[in-house]
Amino acid sequence: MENIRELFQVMTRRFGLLNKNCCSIDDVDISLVQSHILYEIDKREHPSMQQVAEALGMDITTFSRQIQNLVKKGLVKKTPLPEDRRVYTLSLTTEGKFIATTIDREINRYLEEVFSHMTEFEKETVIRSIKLLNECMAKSSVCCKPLF
Amino acid sequence: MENIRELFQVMTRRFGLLNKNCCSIDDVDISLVQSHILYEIDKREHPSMQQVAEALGMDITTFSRQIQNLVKKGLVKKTPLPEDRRVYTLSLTTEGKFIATTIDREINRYLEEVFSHMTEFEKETVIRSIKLLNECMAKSSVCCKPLF
DNA sequence: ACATATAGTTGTAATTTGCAAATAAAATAA
DNA sequence: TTATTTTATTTGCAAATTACAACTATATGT
Repeated sequence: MENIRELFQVMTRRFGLLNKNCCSIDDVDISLVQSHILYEIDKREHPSMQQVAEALGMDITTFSRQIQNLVKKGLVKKTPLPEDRRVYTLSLTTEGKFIATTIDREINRYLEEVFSHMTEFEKETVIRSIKLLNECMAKSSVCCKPLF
Repeated sequence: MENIRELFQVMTRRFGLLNKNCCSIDDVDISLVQSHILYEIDKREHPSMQQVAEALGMDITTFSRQIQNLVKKGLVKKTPLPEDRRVYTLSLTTEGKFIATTIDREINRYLEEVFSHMTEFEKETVIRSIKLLNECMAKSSVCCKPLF
């Protein structure tokens, strides 16, 4: 039996690199964390700071500062919630949405390239496998709580 | 069809977190990058600085300093290569080997926990899928060159 | 011997990180 | 209603991480 961790280590590192490489759009520089933040805000509808920070397993203070950067860059908008003015609601600006979409397209294009080396059946199998894996990781009690 | 990037994003993030959580052994604190470095040195036999830095897609200067830290912690040994004295050969000390092994066991234990939510057949399928995926990523021309 | 290339290190300055403490707005208790 | 506690977010600060440019030291080619 092959070393299972090895497989994960390699895959994870590769995808991390991929993400990193795909993060300079136009003349806007986006760090890896920032791209994760954009992705997460884009996916949810008007999440709070806490929610996103927790989803990413980030310290809230670090997150706060990253959001400040993204706001300064004009990619994220922070709107105070009327019902509870302690809470800020996050959303992407038009520019932010554009960046997020571009990154997404970039990564998906790469993934398609990778899948092009497989048969349609293999591709389906791999995708179903990862889906299953995610579900089982979510079930797990040991670790990785902060996600979903 | 589900969003493929989403699947990868979640999985990668989870595994990254897992790695991060598993990095405090005894009273030695190991950062995520450092654990990757230990892993890579352990896997290869007496690699050079360049080789490991490249495998991890790290800037060589950053890597150099990380190695200095690991040497200071007594986890890594740097041996000049007799044939070419510009080159340093990296290896783990006994302590370093112990730490690397402990992290490895920790992560494998978690992975086993995750797989315990699957049938044996599903497990086999998932592992084969990830293996295939890695192979196809390696074939790809677009991105992720620095690895293997 | 001289120029050039390679492996690794340091100077330095910017960025990122997270703990502790502060602010500010609910929610709850009295 | 006021006082107390809890919750969401922000700052102070000091340490760790990063990467570019410049440097040292060794090896290779002419």
